[in-house]
This record gives sequence, C-alpha cells and structure tokens, in this order.
Amino acid sequence: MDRIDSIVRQTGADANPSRRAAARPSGRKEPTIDRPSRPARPRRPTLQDVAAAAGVSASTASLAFSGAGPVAEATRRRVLDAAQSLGYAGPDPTAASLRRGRSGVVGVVVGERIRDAFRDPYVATLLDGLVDALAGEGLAILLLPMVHDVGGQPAEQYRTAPMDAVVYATGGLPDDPSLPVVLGRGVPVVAIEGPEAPGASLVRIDDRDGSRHAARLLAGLGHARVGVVTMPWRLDGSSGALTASRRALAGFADSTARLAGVEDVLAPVAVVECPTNTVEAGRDAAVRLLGDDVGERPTAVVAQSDVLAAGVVQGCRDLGLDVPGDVSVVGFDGVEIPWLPLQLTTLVQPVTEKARATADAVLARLAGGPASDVTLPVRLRVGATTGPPPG
Amino acid sequence: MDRIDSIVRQTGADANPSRRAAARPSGRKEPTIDRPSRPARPRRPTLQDVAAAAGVSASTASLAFSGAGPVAEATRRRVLDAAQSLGYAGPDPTAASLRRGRSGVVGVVVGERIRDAFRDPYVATLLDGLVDALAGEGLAILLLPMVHDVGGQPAEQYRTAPMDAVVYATGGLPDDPSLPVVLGRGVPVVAIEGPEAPGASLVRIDDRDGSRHAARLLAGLGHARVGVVTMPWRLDGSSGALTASRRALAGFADSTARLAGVEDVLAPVAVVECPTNTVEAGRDAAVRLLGDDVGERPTAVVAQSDVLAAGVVQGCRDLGLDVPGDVSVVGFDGVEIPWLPLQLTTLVQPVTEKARATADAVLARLAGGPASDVTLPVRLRVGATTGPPPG
DNA sequence: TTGTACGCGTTATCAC
DNA sequence: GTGATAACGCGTACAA
Repeated sequence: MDRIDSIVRQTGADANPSRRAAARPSGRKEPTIDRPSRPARPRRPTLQDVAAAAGVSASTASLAFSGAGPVAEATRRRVLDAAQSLGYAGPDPTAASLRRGRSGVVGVVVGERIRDAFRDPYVATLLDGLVDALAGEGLAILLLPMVHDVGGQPAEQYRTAPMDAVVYATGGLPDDPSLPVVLGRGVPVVAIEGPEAPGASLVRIDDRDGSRHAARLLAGLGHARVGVVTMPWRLDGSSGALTASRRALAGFADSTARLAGVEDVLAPVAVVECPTNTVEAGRDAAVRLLGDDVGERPTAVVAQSDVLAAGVVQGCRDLGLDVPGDVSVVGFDGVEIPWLPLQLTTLVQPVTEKARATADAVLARLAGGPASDVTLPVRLRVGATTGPPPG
Repeated sequence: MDRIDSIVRQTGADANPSRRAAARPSGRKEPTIDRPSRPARPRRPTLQDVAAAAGVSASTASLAFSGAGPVAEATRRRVLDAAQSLGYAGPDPTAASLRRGRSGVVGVVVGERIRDAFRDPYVATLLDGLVDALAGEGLAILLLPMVHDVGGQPAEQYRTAPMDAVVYATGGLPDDPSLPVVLGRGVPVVAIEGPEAPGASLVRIDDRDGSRHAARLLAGLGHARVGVVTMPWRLDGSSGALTASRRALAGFADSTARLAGVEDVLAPVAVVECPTNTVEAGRDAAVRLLGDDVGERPTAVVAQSDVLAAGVVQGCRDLGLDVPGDVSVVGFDGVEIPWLPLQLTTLVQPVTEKARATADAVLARLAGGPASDVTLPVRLRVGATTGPPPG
C-alpha cells in the first residue's frame, strides 16, 4: 500500500473577488449626480457602462447583444468593442431572467441515491436524451435530489431554485412532498410514469400491459411457479418479501403497475422487493428467491428492470443454476447490459422517444399549452434467458 | 412482438398560464394611483400584494419570509396567513437572486456523452458526493453538456445560465472553449483533474505517480510486454493505436498523466486508445491488443480506468485467455464493478473525498477566498487480476 | 434606427 | 419591531 500525502497549495491571487464584496452600499445617501464620473470602478461593468462607453443608450446596447431589433452594423460594432475593452461578458443572466420571466432552467428530479440512479442505463439514457433535446432550446437541466423522507420537508431548492419547469423522473413516488411545493409555485410539471396530479403532464409507457405480455410468455412456456423481483416499493430502503400490509401502502407507480400486470395473468409464488434498483440488489433477491432453503423453487423470475434481471442472472450463476435451463428470467426496459453473456428476454421501452416526448411536453407547457398525457408503446423481446421449465 | 400504440390525451385545463401572457404591458402610461384597486388579478401575487393584504410594508413581509431580522410573532403570522390565502408560494427566486447577487446554482460540466459518463461508477459517485455536499449549503447543480467540437462555440448556456460557480468534471480537456467564456463572466471555476487555468481551483489526485506504482507492480512480477488501454485522448471519438502525432496533441489531463506514469517505469509494447470510457470500448481494445493476429502478445494490460479494465477482463474471457494466468490486468479508480467475478487490481482514488474537496473549493470561492489546489492520495490495491506472466 | 421611460419582484439600509 | 427608499441589471413599448 503506497500512500501519497494530500497536498494543498494556493495559486495566484483571487481572480474573482466576490461581486458584492467591493460593491458600494446600496442605501448610500450621496446624490446620484456623480454617476458618470466615479473614479475607481471596482464592480463588474453593466450594460449601462458599455452603452456609455460606446456613446449609445442602454436600450441600443441591449439590442446589440440580443439581436432582437434593428441596429446599425456600425453601432453594433461600437457596442461590442466597448464591451470587449471593458471586459463585459454579456448581459447578466439573473437580471435578464427577471425581466424576461424565464430562467432557462428545467429542474429534473431523479430517484433514489444519484449514484444508484445514474448507474441504471435506463436513467442515464433518459437523462441524456432530455439534456440533448432541451439544450437545443437553450434550456439547461438542474438536478434535484429526491426527497428521502416522505412526509418530511422537501429540500429548500424546490422552493428557491429558479426553474421554468420541473420533470419528475422518479418512477412515480406517490405523495412526493415536493410536488405540492412545485405546483404551488406555479411551475409546470411533467412527470415520467408518475406521480399523477391535476395540472401535471404525464409521459409514460403501458407498464401494466407490458408486464402482462411477459407473464403470458412464461405461462405459455409452461411455468407454474413464478417469482417476482420488484424495484423499490417506497423510499425507505426495505427489502424482502413484499407483505400485504406493505402493498396496501401506495408504491412507486412503475413498480405497482408492473406487478399488477403480472398478477393479471398468474399468481406469483413469491414477490421479493429490492431496496434499490441495482445489480447487487437483484442478485440478493435471486438468492433469497432461489436459494437452497426454498421449498418449491420457482422455475421463472420476472424482474421489474433489466438491472435487477441482470443481478438475478448473476445470482443464478452463483447458485449453480442454469439460465434458462433451471430458471427463466425476464427483465424490463430493454437496455444494454454489455457484460451479460446472454441476451435478456425483456420488455423494450422506447427510452429515447420517452425523453423526446418529455422534452416536448416541457416545451408545450412553456409555450403556455395545457397539460397533456402521452403513453408510449412497449414490446416484448424474446432473448436467451427464457425457455420451458426444467423436467 | 406485441405493440401498444402511442396515445395522447389532454388532461384538464391549463393550470399554469404563461406568467407573462396575461401580464399588463410594462410600458403602460396609466398613472400608478389605481394600484390597490385593480379589479381582476390575473397575475401571480407578489410580496407587495401579500404585504398589502397583511397590512404591513413590503420590507416587513420580506423579513417574515427570510427570517433575517426581528419580526413580531403576530406580524409574522398575519403575513404568512395572507400569503396562504393569496396563494403566494414565497419570494420569487429570480428577483431574490438579482437582489442578493447569488443564484444558488452551481454548474457542473461532465465529459463525453452523458449516458456514457453517468454509467461510470466513478462519475456517478463523484456527482453523488457533490450533490450531497452542495445541497446542504442550499446549492443546486446545473448539468452542463460538454462542448463536443473543440474550437467551436460553447453552448449558449455557458453564457446565459445563472451560475455562482462552475465545476469541471471532464477529466481535464485542454483548450476547452467553454472555459474562457465562464472565466470571462467572472464565475469562479473549480476543475477536477483539469483543465488548469490561472484563477481556477484544481482538485486532483496524483495520476502520474499512481500509475507508476501500477507499472512497478507489473515489472516486479516479471512482465516484459505490457500494453496500455487509454481513456479517450481527445473529444473526437477516435480509437486504435495512439500514434505519435496524436500524442503530440494535448490530451485529457488524466489520460495524459496516467500514460506518463506508466512510461516513467517501462516501455509499453502497445498503447490503444478507447473512443469512450465504457466497458464495451475496453473489450474492443482487449481484442485489438490480445487477439490472434498479434505477434508477441502482451502478458499484462494497464487500463486507465476500472470500467475499461472490466472490459479488458471480459475481452480476455471472450478470447479464451485466463486472467491472471495468461494476462494480468490493472485498472484505475477503485470503484465497485459488481458483476466482475474477480476483484480488480487497481489504483484506488478517494472519490468521496474528492467530491467533498471540490465542494469545499466551491464554497471557499463563493466566500471570496482565493483559488487553491488540492492533491489527494492514491493507493494501489492488489486484487485477483494480477500475477506473474505465463511460462 | 435610436433614445426615453418604466417596471420586473425582491432585499439592504437606515430612520423612526 | 416596522416602514420608506433605493437599488439589483436588464428588456421593451413607444415616441422621436
């Protein structure tokens, strides 16, 4: 074990003194007459200053920067040159936002711990598509940490961050305490899978019907004992058998719908909840579901995500069970799991289209349109992880 | 292949009419006398309105909300009640930002495509730590898509998004065209690994020295033919042998330093660049490096990240090569790769501390402090993927 | 094509 | 403990 000690070093002087540190006190009593002739100028230049330097009015300078309106080319040059020599980097975003009534920021709420959420290819792809689509419209994305304590207070950012709209990419936690806060601010909301709320746009896939198809596939292959591995049901990180009392609590929209779809078709012999949507959790669930001490071992497992399914496949290998010889496994999402030796049988959802539809919904709301819902198709892709039951 | 058709439906009326749509024109000529008695009130209430309803001044109402300053409990109640009944959700963030000179937003620039970047556990963990640390200070994170076209124009968000500071988590792309834009705005910059710039704080690990330790380990085990698999060298997505002419171009700071560290100790027989920092790219590189058509096959591979190393291990399996029997593999980062059957030999960097140090640097700059650099320790962890060369 | 006037919604300062 | 006043820096209708 080699160790390199931590080193801290200071570099140069402060290139960015706090903007307000050197600002003159605003409540000063001196008359405003001396404005043009103040000697030192410790504060950052404003559009006003640039205009003065260029010998034009502030409004003309504004037009020169925004391009909205006719400005003589020569004037524009003068303004831009003046800006250059004053070190003016362009209109102050905050002031422009206040004036325009738009911040150019869209909040995105992601579920669970960020490090778990991001490692799910579904989330990563969704976010990627969202950033892509919104960046093209000049919108940037603000990451909102999901509220951990249901019933608790949402983080202050939900109240205080500048946002033109908020996207919920949580999987649809019901009773999310941040939702009323955001809605109360009058900020348009677009929810992916959920939560549903009056005034919020909803972009979703048909989780329930999709899961039905998976269950039918297994039933058709002759599986009688099917286990289900669910994504988290609530935010509290519990795991293990999903009890009736827990099911009575409203769960995440996607988890709930996917379980309902399976049960529309067959009666699972066991339902195991994962504390997080990760490969590790899927593996643990597989061990619990398929380990030695289980009486009648299930011959098939429906996992509520590909990440979990991958963990189940791995758990099977650890247990010495062959997939699909001993156990069939079905996933959900249709994402790439590059290290899996087998192509998963799974329900493919159109993630890129989902991102696009979400961005469209955001833009529609920003344009003043009404809330509207979209449901996208899911299709079953039969891979190499399903087959007839053993024996 | 079942298909469920896409459905679009409209829900309810618009709960969020554009704020400005119904706003009165600002340049109106009417005298301001009628302010208190305007009949319909189509716009959102302001602090002014709340104050009027509560029978106090705007400044008192402001204090009631911010808590900064003494307000009688009874007065506070009246203000809050008035807000409640008017549907006032709290001070407008943009206006508050303008006044305070702070937006509460920190920009974070992430490398490559977001979907690739996020799937790297190192990045996910780093971001997670950053969000955690900054959220505690009331700061939210704005995702900035990395500029793809070096020499091109940075996305407009770099100029126009409200940000109190910007963190570069790109791995240190040199000549990043967004950097001068951000610096020019006077926004404090904290760079992780790079890019280095006067006025920017730098948080890093000792990539070069760390890599030396890895190379020494292999040399000590008797490996004479060592291959290197690098992370991307530039943003252009090229792959394959890293030519001299390409090396002459400035590369990512981390890639460059890690390669230099290896070459401080030994002369690699081959250096292969990956187009992205992904498992798939690592596998491809392994095939190129260790496939049949290679003359003298390397007996060890140094990968510049754990993600790539995992891909190399997988590629070895595909090629029928045993790790570490036929080939030793070393990674970098020390992250969890839950599906890898072997514990990687790797250089462990303190990711959580790195996130913490970055957050501290941001806070220091926000407090008006000078730019300062931090270097954190790296340590070699010998796992199960290294051993003596075959034969 | 340019300048004038005004207000976006808030908070800091000071006097009472 | 409360109120008056003055910015914060900009965009935009309108007049010139």
